[in-house]
Amino acid sequence: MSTKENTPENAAIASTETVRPEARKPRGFQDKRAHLIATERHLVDKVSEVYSKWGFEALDTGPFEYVDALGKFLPDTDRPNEGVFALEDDDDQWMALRYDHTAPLARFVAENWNNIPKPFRRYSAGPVYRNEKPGPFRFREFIQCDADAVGASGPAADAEMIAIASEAMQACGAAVGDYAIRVNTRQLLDGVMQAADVTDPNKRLIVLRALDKMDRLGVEGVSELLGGGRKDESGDFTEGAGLSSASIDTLLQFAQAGRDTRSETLEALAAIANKNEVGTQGLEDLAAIHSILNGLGVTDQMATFDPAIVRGLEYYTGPVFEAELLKEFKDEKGRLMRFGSVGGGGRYDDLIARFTGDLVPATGFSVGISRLAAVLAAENESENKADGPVVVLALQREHMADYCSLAAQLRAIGVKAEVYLGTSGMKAQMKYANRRKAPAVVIVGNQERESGKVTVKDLVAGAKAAENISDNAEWRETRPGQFEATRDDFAAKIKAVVEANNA
RNA sequence: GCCGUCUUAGCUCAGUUGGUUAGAGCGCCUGGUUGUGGACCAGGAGGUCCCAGGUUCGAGACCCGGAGGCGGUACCA
Repeated sequence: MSTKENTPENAAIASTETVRPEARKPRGFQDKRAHLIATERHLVDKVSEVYSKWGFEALDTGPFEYVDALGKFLPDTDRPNEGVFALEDDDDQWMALRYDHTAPLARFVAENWNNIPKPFRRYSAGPVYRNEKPGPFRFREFIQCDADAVGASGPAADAEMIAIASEAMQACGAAVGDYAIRVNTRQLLDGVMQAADVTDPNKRLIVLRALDKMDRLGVEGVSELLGGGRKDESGDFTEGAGLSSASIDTLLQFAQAGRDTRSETLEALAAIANKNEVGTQGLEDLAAIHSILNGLGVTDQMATFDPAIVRGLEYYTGPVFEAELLKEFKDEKGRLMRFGSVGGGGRYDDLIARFTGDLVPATGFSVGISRLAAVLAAENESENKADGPVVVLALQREHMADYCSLAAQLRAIGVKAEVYLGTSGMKAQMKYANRRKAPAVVIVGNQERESGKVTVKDLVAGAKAAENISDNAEWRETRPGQFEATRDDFAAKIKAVVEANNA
């Protein structure tokens, strides 16, 4: 309604000077409609099924944790929300929305140490929250499906997680070859940095961050970041690590040692990474993981070794892995878009120690459902499936009881159905049914009431039959897709139509 | 956070050196058809030109500040 019109009502509204809020969605959050919700649920179910099959039990903790339990984010100012959404409880304690499922798990395990079986294998699926800059398919609330094994040391536990990651990707609909699980270990990275004489902790961070960008920036960009620094295409400059060219060579050679098969990569790494104890340890771990993956039937197409994988810096302590979707998608404007990582994980052996002081080995993997779902849903949106409810037209309002009973008969045999509850005429009701993606409408007006029959219109068949009709008179007379039924068999006939559509 | 860029109808966008009443396509609503979703035809509704200040006789356009979107980059447990 325009408030510019000078009607008495509008004058009254204007005179109260109501401040109306702007209807707008908080940025980084999604309004999810039926199609997206269904896609997300489907993916969560599929991944959970995989985790459950491998012997992980379900666990749901609440969305909030006290900030000290979440990790390094402490409330030292009025707004301790660097990266997280935090608030102060009425007992003056700061709490924050979880940013992943691992920190709450660590808290749960530490809190219930005496009452849970060790190793503790659990999975969690639910929303997590990050207070950071959103991007396309990058949200501030998103669903993660996470599986972790706490109290499980040794390469077998890591290899299992990798196998599970691969299975989870397939459960999400990615065929072998459409995704890749890339594996590395912290020990190899530590070893090569030692070999390249990078000892300064600050420089080690810069080096790890630089290596992590191998896929995006390529050898040249990473080389700049290891050396003097890099200027990006917007003109912004990123400080480099300032390493010698010999050190840079060592690191680049290492980062490019990834091959198509795991055994080839192991060979390539053997010559580079055995310069010191920690590197040798990393090599042995990878070799052990390799042989267990073989035993699990995880092929080179499913999981490879990639020395350029880094992941969370002050978090992982051993093997790390990342799940990437290789398939390319087109966005709504037809632009080709790839989005890399849809999941990741690794070994974190000192997360629980924060609470208990005891080192507890743990390894886990997590899939980001929301990005996958948003893309899959966008991809399938064009599919015009008539998956809405059957609509019973309300042509004579004095017969609402009858219309409600017709709809009830449909629901009784498992067909989604509703009575039109608006106030518009038949034409508008037909449009409504069309928009609801109704497979059929039930028409009972004067004519049907006299004959005692029910008219059913199959909207899918009708639309198909109408494709070749351009003359409106013919369109109206033909009544494409319509048929008569009795009050006893109309429900069964509609059910048959719905089932034929879904087949 | 930093750099760049953009913001006009529900959507996609035009809008001349700064000059009358700001336009198009699509979508939406109504009618042609008081019992029919499509197509066609006719008509209609819909605007804080992102916000705020300034220059000017006059600003959608120019200047300053801000917000938001997009892209890059940094950070990312």
